Amino acid sequence: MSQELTSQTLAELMQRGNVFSDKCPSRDVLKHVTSRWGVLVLLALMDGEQHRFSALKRKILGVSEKMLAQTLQQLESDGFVIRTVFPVVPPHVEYGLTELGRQIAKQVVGLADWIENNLLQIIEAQQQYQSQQTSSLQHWQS
Amino acid sequence: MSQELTSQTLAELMQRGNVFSDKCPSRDVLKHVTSRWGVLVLLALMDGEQHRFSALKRKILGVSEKMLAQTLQQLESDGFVIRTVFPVVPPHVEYGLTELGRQIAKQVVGLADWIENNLLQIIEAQQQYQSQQTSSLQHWQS
DNA sequence: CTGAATCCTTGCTGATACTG
DNA sequence: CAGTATCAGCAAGGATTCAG
Repeated sequence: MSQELTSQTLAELMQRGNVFSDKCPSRDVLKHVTSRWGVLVLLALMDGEQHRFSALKRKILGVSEKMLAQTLQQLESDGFVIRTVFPVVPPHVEYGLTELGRQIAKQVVGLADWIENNLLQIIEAQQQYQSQQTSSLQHWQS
Repeated sequence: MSQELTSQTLAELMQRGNVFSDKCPSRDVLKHVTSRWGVLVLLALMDGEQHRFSALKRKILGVSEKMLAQTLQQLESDGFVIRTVFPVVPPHVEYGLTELGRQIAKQVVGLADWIENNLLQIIEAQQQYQSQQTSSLQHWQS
């Protein structure tokens, strides 16, 4: 019963402009992939290899086990990450990107790369903004 | 004194792999443009027109004045949004995208569009994930 | 009209401890 | 090894009020 959607429901979901509505499922997905750790997990998995939980924890500096598990679950539930369990003791679990995951990872990387490539201009703009703010503080000497 | 950066400082900032560090300025910018309202503001300004504060508030459903002002300030400080003040009464302020803003908006739109275009597959994956979760809850009937 | 300032609620986050 | 559960701290977010 979870294998079909009415075309009516889909039509509503696929509408453009829905992003301006908070109920749009796109916003949840966007939230997941652009979250603090979501971006880093996608980047860490971009090499196409399988990664163990502890390996990801070591690679992504500063992430707690809780947030790593949570982030991986979100990305898995969206179909971006595949989780493979080896029924051995001690437990062995590997994570990798699905085809869908590789595609969205490219988009995220594209955004991140653009920012890194244009960071100079951004920083200049930030400094101009700062100097303008301070220069407009001419309230001293009334 | 805010017009120059040493090439050494820049070299550090431009390093790839810095995204895995929390101190990377890129993460702040990424945070701004992918924030809950940042995406919507960029999308709302993508038409190239100038928009008044109240017009944006109407267009972006659910945003509070506080968050709209805050988001616009962040995007302006990053050099993505230009703020034009008309010294009249009552006050008249218009917002638009800079060239830098148009470029990053394209990246963000690319990400958002990809999600919308692939939403069907994502939703299917979510449903499969859900059904797998519930089917593994075979703890009843011990 | 366009915000700034304040208070208050919510949710995210991380450290700790515990399970299989 | 690979998580889950719980709790406490903090920052984001929202409603309201006030100012230019």
